[in-house]
Amino acid sequence: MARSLPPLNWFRSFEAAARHLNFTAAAEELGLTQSAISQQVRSLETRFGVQLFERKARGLSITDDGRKLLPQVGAALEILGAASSTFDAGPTEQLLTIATSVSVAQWILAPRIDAFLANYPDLRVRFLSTVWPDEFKASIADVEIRFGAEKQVGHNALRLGPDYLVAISKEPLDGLEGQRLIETVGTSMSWQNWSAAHCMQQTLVPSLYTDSFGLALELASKGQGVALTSSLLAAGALAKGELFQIGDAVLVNPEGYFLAIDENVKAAGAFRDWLLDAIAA
Amino acid sequence: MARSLPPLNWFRSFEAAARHLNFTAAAEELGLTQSAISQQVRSLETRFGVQLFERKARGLSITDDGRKLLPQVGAALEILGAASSTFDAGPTEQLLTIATSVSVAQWILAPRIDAFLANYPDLRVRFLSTVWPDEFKASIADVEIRFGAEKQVGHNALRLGPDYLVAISKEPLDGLEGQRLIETVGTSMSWQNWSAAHCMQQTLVPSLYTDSFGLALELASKGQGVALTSSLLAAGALAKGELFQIGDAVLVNPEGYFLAIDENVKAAGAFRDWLLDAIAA
DNA sequence: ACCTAGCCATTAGTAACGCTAATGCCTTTG
DNA sequence: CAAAGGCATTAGCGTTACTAATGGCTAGGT
Repeated sequence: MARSLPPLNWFRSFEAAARHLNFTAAAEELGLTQSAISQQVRSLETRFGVQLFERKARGLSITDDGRKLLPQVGAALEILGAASSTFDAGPTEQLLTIATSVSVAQWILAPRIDAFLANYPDLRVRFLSTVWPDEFKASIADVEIRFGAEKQVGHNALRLGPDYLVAISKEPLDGLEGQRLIETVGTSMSWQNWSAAHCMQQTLVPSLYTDSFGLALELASKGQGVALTSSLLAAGALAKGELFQIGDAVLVNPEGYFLAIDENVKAAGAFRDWLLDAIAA
Repeated sequence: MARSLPPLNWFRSFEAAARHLNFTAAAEELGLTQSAISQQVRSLETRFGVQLFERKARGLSITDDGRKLLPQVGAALEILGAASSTFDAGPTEQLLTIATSVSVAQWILAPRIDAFLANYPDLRVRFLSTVWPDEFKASIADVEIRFGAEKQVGHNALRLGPDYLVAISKEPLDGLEGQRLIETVGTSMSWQNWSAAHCMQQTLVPSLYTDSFGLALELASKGQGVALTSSLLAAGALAKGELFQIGDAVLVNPEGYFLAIDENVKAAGAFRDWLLDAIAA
């Protein structure tokens, strides 16, 4: 972001032209003239030093470079469009909406949600799954369980815990020889920290990288290797003897799962109380 | 996108100000004056009709509305920044990056990936998880497995199959009485379609809504009810007798999982061939 | 209590931008 | 061959986006 970005209107014109493969139609959609579209796309091409379209007598064809750029531009425009309508009011419905990390959904809620529902036979629940914190989903949810580091999370959020980093595999093991190592990217700790905590001299190199502790744990539970992952997620399966911890040391886990609720929704408060009890058990 | 978006520079100034909580520092970073930042943020606030910052003597604090907007703006700026540097030469690394629906990661890849890795002992794999199609992740991946309907997916993508909609539960059941029904929102079919296909007269009302077939299947596998979900995802667990299909009829599944690869990456081609074989077995 | 520093908001002015209308060129279609 | 479609380019002008200057308010230090 050190250099300035092209104007947003250039991206919009590019995206519309790519959809229509026709500057004139794109102009009509955007309420501009063909000339404006032509100039904006030309400016973008000049800025990037690539040809985004081939011009033909009856419209355009998109180049490989244009095709490469399009999804990213489309995604950014959609996000900014959604961001720009964030402040429009929306109706609420009698339904508990839980925006939750997929890891928590899979490893904590899926095995346990019946106990909560048994107390509320008429309640319906909608899950919105997230891989990383998703403010849009959070903004429409009654309950949010987000993954992140404490400093990135609002002050109203309660960390689910205790939660440490542990090495987990499907079978009890005496060590790591011959095992694939599974590590979650985007988190502060790695297998090097685990190695140091166990006074090992060797450099541990992962074979499999995931972007969630939950998927790392899933890979371990399917016997693909040893996952460095969250003890909170693994607790249920560890208790049932379905998974095993390798090594005795645990690492402090800087990133974890944080619960926040809309205090105006009674069911959300009930869900929070239930979940905290369930985890403590 | 019917209405015009604010200028990109407004968003940039907002984002920089939110990071620094100080217009003067944001101005310095962006190479503008404090006055320009102040005016741009003011313009954005006027456009949205909300206060994004509280002004204090020694800088800013961000409002709840500002906090709500920031991640989306940050994400879009990051995407456009990455898009703008797409045409700078970048190093590629010897690593297979797979952008995949979390449902496929959990139910298809996690149980099987070892068979692929056994053939490529030096290959490392990075998973990028998606709930819905994510063009940014797709653009940086060597392999993409996305969820959607055929008309929304590029013509290069191959549907993984066969894939039908089936009712799945943890135990064999003679019917649905007393069971919670689990349905995936955002898909074309519902329990009404299943009811009709089984010549049932009653209206089936789900208790649990999920936003992925994978989470629906997970809930079923944990005994939370009967999930209407993808036979492709369930196939492995059905074959092992870990899950059971309820009723004999299957529904056509308009939405499924589509595989696309970067043909320039040899490992991606190998992965595709392997996966198609693995699913057919 | 007083003074200074920090940092915001506002104003006036101007260079640059972003667009339009008009025109020209090329290809395709009937 | 003529007309239609659709692109590129140019000149012109209204608007925007920025700067420099100034003012107001609060916090911190003496």
